[in-house]
Amino acid sequence: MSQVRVRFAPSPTGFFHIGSARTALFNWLYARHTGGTFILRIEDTDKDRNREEYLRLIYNSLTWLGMDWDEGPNPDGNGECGSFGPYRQSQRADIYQAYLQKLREAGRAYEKDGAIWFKLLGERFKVFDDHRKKEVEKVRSAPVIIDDKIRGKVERMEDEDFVIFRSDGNPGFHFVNVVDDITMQVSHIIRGEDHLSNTSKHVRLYEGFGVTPPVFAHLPLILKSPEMGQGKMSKRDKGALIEEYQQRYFLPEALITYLAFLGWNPGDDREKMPLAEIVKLFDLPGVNQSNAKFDGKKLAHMNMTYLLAQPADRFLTLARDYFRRQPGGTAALANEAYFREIMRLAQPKIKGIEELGTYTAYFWDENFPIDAMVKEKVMAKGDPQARLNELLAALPTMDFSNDANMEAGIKLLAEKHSLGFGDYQAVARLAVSGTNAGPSITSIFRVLGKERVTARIKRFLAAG
RNA sequence: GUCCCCAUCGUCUAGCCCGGUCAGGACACCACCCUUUCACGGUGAGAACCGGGGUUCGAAUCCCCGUGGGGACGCCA
Repeated sequence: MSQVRVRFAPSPTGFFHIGSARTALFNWLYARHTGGTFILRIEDTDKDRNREEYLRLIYNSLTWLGMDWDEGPNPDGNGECGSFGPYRQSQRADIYQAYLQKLREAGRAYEKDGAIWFKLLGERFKVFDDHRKKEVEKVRSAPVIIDDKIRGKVERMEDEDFVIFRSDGNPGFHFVNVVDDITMQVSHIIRGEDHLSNTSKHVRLYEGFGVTPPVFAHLPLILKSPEMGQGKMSKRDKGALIEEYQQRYFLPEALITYLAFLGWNPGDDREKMPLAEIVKLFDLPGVNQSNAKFDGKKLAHMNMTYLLAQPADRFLTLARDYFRRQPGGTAALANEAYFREIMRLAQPKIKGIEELGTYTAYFWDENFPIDAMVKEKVMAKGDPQARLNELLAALPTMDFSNDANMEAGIKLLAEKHSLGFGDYQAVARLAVSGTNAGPSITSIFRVLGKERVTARIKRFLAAG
């Protein structure tokens, strides 16, 4: 059995976003790669900002993305599993008290302004802090040397005493983080680079407890794309929320792959591979050191390639789920055989499940809209009315039973009038679907059936 | 401002550790091909080693300094 124990420790104070998901993923990948344990710990010490719905969102998002945890609260929120709990910091008060006691006994804790502070060892000096606009006391000592698995050696020799218990009686982040990592026997701390400057404080705390710190690995951050502006990605940025992708019916494996390859690669040209392969190849030294800008277009492309590759059955399952939740979507699901037929036509064409509604609307609705721009374009060329009338006249004798016969029928008509297939295609498409994008016209005809095609063309002609 | 991290096409990146290749791939963009529309796909084009010093026969690769970007600087996590 492996010794590797990693944790993902979100706080339920806001929506679950892409940066958190990536941190979770890299921890999960490392656990699975090493055969170690992946722990989910809830850092809910900030009572004012914690919300139960955000907690559920964490469980849901991780589950949706396929990241299962070995220890932590159960995904349904009832109970927990693992023998190092509780896994919610709000339930670990007695543990924190015990560890506070250790610090007190070691003379490393003191009170000030109603809070309890951790006392650093070393030479104290005062300096004016331009950021806080006040004089602060710093402590200089032998440098903390962090041997970061991603960044190499990182040194720091100055820090300030910091709060470990707030004046409201609740323990602070640095303290609980370290105490939990000690008591849960976390072996590797894999987290965002925004925590790198906290790490020296954490190491001091480990030293204060007389415990050897775990291995650190600080991940590069996900930054805004150039269009979004500067800085690291925040929940407010477009495309930042995991929930959004779920709602837009992205394939979780596409998102996972995109995220995995943002900051990591197997060292060759591959940009996509099965998750099992990523698990096999993933390792900390392979993670990049530089921040990466988020590219929604590349993610969308990834999603499309996965969608294209789905077996028909899976696509059908996803599509059904999509229509079930669409307003008026039940109409699409009324006839199973018809639905399957249309999904088969749509799968190779669309870029995402979310396009399904508009892409197939005219199949379920006789009152489909006519795209004015397309109409203007199509009606300007040749004599489209004449083509439709010729089609109308030939329709009764055409064979709608399969694509080949359907196509042959239209071609025959075109030949008769010394015209091409294309002369009928565009206008027929406009008349029966109202647009210029879609499956082949022969498939549309066949699936719609003779009656509806006839009726739609007549109606289109009548409407002018 | 102080401390810390980082630096290859617009973007994600390979190459860097162990100096020697036309600096390779992908997304996006453009052109062409395929074609029954729209997509997919195919081919091609444009597009990068941040700057300056050093070390070396030779530097994207090693070292230093600039510059740029990012992060941290809360009784938030």
